[in-house]
Amino acid sequence: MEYVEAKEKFISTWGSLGTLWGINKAMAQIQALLFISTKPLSMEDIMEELKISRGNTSMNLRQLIDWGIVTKVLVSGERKEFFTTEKDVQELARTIAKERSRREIKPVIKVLEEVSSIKDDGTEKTKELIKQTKALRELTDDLDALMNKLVNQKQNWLTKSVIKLMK
Amino acid sequence: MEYVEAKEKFISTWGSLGTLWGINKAMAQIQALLFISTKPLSMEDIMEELKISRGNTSMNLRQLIDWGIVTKVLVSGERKEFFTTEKDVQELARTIAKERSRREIKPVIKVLEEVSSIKDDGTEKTKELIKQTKALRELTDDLDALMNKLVNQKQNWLTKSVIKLMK
DNA sequence: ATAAACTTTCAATAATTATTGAAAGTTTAA
DNA sequence: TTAAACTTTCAATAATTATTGAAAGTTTAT
Repeated sequence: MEYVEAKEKFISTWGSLGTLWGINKAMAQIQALLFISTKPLSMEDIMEELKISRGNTSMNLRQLIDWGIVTKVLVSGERKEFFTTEKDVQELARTIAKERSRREIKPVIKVLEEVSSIKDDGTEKTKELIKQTKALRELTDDLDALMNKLVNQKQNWLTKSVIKLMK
Repeated sequence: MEYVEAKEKFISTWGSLGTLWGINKAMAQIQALLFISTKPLSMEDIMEELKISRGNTSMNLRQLIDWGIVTKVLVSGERKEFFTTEKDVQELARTIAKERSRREIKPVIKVLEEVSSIKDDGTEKTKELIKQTKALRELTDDLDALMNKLVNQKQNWLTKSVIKLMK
């Protein structure tokens, strides 16, 4: 496999994987492109490489910046903006995990709390609703805590965690 | 909040959360409905409660069965099929984690392996592609291993894991 | 103040994904 | 074997989501 084929394969796989971490295809592809680029890219560069429109590029870049995954960089002598992504995979994973917790998991926990704390009217179905949503809330809470725990340990958090859990 | 409102809120929240664990809305809603039901439900019951068509119900139930989350149950004296879902949240989480690993994470690891093992032609961009996809492969591998580790400990895996990681 | 260089916005459109419903298929009972 | 009871399939359609492109907006240089 040659460079160009490998690059395209990586970008498209990472793009379709976007859903796994909750973002759209173009967003994931832009991030992938920046991730393997040796230098910051302009909007023009990105449009050309991925064959997507200016509007699409602009919107998705802004979202990536909003997620804290991409940053603008100033290239001296150049008027247009250039962009780069976090290059350290562990830092990247940390950022994504935190954002997903904030955007998706926390709101769900809130709903589960509301639902699980309705008045028990003594009927079987109400008891079941309360019991099951409470269990789900506890699980979600624990998973979220675990994820944040993992992700907040700086340096080699993954390796360390794996070792701890092996014992 | 009354029972009916709470139930609807739970089903719709869980439904829209479907994307987080990679399944569609109807599938997630059917699972949610079964999860808080005190007894197995028939296709008719599900169609009526969720106001979805027979075809949709049939297809999504099959998918849930395929995921190993829902099972058919025989109700004596009844000709039609009834369905129930895994009621234990920890077991449910275990099943989902395993399926996602198998369906999504493993195939991505494979692609990352292929891409990261292309021939190093000495150019900077090739070196960067290899380096970054290798790092991503290691991270993905580790996360997958960690997840499987967590999920394979029977009884109270989550609590135990949280405790271990706190140390 | 003007204009060139660049970015953002957003209504229109395209692409994708989910849903319907009716016909075909299957199982069971008599 | 027939027919009723039930489930599955799948082409058509609806709903949702992503993308375009051109007009409007912004910034910078002169």
